[in-house]
Amino acid sequence: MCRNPRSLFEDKFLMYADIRVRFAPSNTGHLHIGGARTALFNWFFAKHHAGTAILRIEDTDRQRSTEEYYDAILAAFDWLGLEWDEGPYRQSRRMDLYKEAADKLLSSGAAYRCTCTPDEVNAMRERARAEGKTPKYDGTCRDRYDKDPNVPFCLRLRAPDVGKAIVDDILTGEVVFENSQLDDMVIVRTDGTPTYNFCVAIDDIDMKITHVIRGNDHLSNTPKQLLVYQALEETSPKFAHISMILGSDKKRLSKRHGADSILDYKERGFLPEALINYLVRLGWSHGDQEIFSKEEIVENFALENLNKSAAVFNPEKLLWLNQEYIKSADGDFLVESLDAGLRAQGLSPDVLTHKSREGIVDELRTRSSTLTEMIDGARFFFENEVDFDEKAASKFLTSENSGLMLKLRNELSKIDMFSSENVKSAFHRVMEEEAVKLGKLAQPVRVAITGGTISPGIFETLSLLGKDRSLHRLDAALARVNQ
RNA sequence: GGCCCCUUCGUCUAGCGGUCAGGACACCGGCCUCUCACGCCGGUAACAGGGGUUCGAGUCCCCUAGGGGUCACCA
Repeated sequence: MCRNPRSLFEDKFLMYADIRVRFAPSNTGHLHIGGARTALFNWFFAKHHAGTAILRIEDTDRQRSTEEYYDAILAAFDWLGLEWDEGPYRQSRRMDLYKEAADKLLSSGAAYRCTCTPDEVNAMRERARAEGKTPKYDGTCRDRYDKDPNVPFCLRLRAPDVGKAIVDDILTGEVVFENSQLDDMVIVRTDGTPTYNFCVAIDDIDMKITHVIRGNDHLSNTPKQLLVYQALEETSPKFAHISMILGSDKKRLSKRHGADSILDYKERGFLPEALINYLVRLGWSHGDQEIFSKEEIVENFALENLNKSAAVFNPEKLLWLNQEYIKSADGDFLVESLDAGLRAQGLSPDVLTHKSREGIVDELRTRSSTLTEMIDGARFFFENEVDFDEKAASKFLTSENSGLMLKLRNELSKIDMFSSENVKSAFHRVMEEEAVKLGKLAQPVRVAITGGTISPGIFETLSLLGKDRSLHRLDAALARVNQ
């Protein structure tokens, strides 16, 4: 098919003009990995097209919705650094809108009052199932005009018995559903509250949503919502049903697979930029590029590049990405994180200068895949007494090594400027005198200074710890040997 | 079970009829080295299966299998 460039341009212009998308979680739980990814896709799609990103909280389930989760969801977005252009809207505050729409549908005849009890409806479904038919409401109340107004009723939307409902999905293409499979869905419950599939459609119409980007699990809901659009004579938005995230067992991601809440990742020392990068790359790609700044994602994001198949959540790769971000993170940010982490553990960052702490995070950034790891790795600098790893201590803090250590201690004590260069020179003087290799000297010293066998380079470590604290620790270790 | 969606290395993916099927994580070697990391170099590893269409198929069509989703007066 040959089209001229102009019409192509107009097409595209029409499609992407005044883009409005929404992310619509319910506040019945924390913002989790899957939800966050959906939110991200919506947000980046909007930003890429200079459109509007809307946050809407679906809190029509009065039983399960809580204010705590509402706050937690906002806090999660706050941490991620995602700002919404509109909202948060709350469905619980928009009841008049749904009522109005329901009345309209009732008076147009698209909806009807149903006085069947839930038990009766269940019985219908059982019967249909037993007969091998699609379990659904049988339409008993569709044409019952002699209703007793005192009998409680709910509102149902009349679904066509024949024909097809076609969902035109940006990712999947046309998905065809037989109308005969569709139920006369309840749009207003007996207690007068509107239902999910109804509110969603009404809100999307009211908010002039142009693109609905949501999880694949909503694909089968879509024909139901389409019915609401039809009944109201509204045009439907475009849909993009994105793949889901699976756990390593290929099952739906859940609490079993580790931290589920976004805020948990904050607690575990992840950087929001890394999480965003990882989540967006899960199902989306741009050539071979792995690391994207937010700006780069905005620039390159396109729904067309989304993968249709489900993706398995891979914690190792997230860890790797997080370390990449830590490696290139701003030094002041890392020092602040370190300080906060130390204080949380009852340690005082101020025993070392800000400059020293800068040096410490620089040494640790290539050794930490999370901020938590970085803080753990820095602990020994700030503790007053070295916490010895017994195995390391008994191997290296021996009388055999004490002579070497004492010699080094004395060399170190002569240094004025306790720079890593000068510390290195001291080491070399001892090594030459005693004719030993660096490894022979460095490991005992490392254990004496850090309590264990793992740390940044020994010269840097000593220099960063400072002369007084270093000599003190060496003395303490020597005392321990001589015990 | 009905309906719907999906299927390239273990994992995330590139690929948009002609590629030695590329990259990344993980893994395994090597180099660097005071430990641990970082870094650098190299390696193992995939088109679910079967039919078509085509000169030619990972790419298009059909079937099978497997995985997932959904079938509420929950969202």
